[in-house]
Amino acid sequence: MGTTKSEGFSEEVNELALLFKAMGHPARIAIIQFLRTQEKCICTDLVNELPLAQPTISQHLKELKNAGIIQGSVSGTSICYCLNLERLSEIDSFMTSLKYDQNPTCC
Amino acid sequence: MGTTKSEGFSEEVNELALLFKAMGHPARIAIIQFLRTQEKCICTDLVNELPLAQPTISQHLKELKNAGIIQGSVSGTSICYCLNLERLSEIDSFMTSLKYDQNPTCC
DNA sequence: TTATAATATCGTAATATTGCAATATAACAA
DNA sequence: TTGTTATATTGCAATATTACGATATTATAA
Repeated sequence: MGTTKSEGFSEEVNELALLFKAMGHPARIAIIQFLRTQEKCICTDLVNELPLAQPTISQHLKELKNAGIIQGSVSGTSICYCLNLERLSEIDSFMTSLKYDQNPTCC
Repeated sequence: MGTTKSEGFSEEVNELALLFKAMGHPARIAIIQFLRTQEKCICTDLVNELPLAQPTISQHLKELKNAGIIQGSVSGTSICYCLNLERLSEIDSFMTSLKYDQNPTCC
């Protein structure tokens, strides 16, 4: 195996899992944090900022983009990335749903 | 490689990444959802609820426990699991921090 | 004690992820 | 055109994850 089983889970569950998974790496968390604090979101900066080689960072950016967490638009030779807060808010919704009801008094 | 590089990232970033990573699997999202809706958090139910074999579920429960997302206490032959909302709230804090400032107007 | 029920652990095969050097591509500058 | 700069892609090697059958373990029931 090694493959994640997705049949038998709801679409919603699978989507959420992909979203969380995409954030489950230090480089990707760092990229997200960086994109928040930067005025501009030009991105060679990341290569100087993170302890990883350029191809590795490019790979992580791609994963974040695939997950819909960031968006990039070409701007000359460089690419301008920024957060997709709408997509990120799906995490908020899920987290909120966990507190909806009273949690059982066990443990 | 295959190993995630954690040196060079802050403790906070590494911690967050582990937390998100622990949630990045459909079975684990489903477990979390299930624990919220159940009155009791007895857990053979999960074996009937999820499309996975018992050892696999046990493995996922272990990962959630290691990440501090759930807690389990022995109750006879069975084990009572429940969510650790305090730990989960660290995700909320991070998500909130992303909206702190105005995001750059690019893309 | 012996069985049963609930959960955990071991071992292993299949697959995925991570990181990077080398190389490609694409846009601009000289 | 030739460089140069910014980013992406390819092709690995190393390691991690996932899933599960088989087998422990542990607590209660008969």
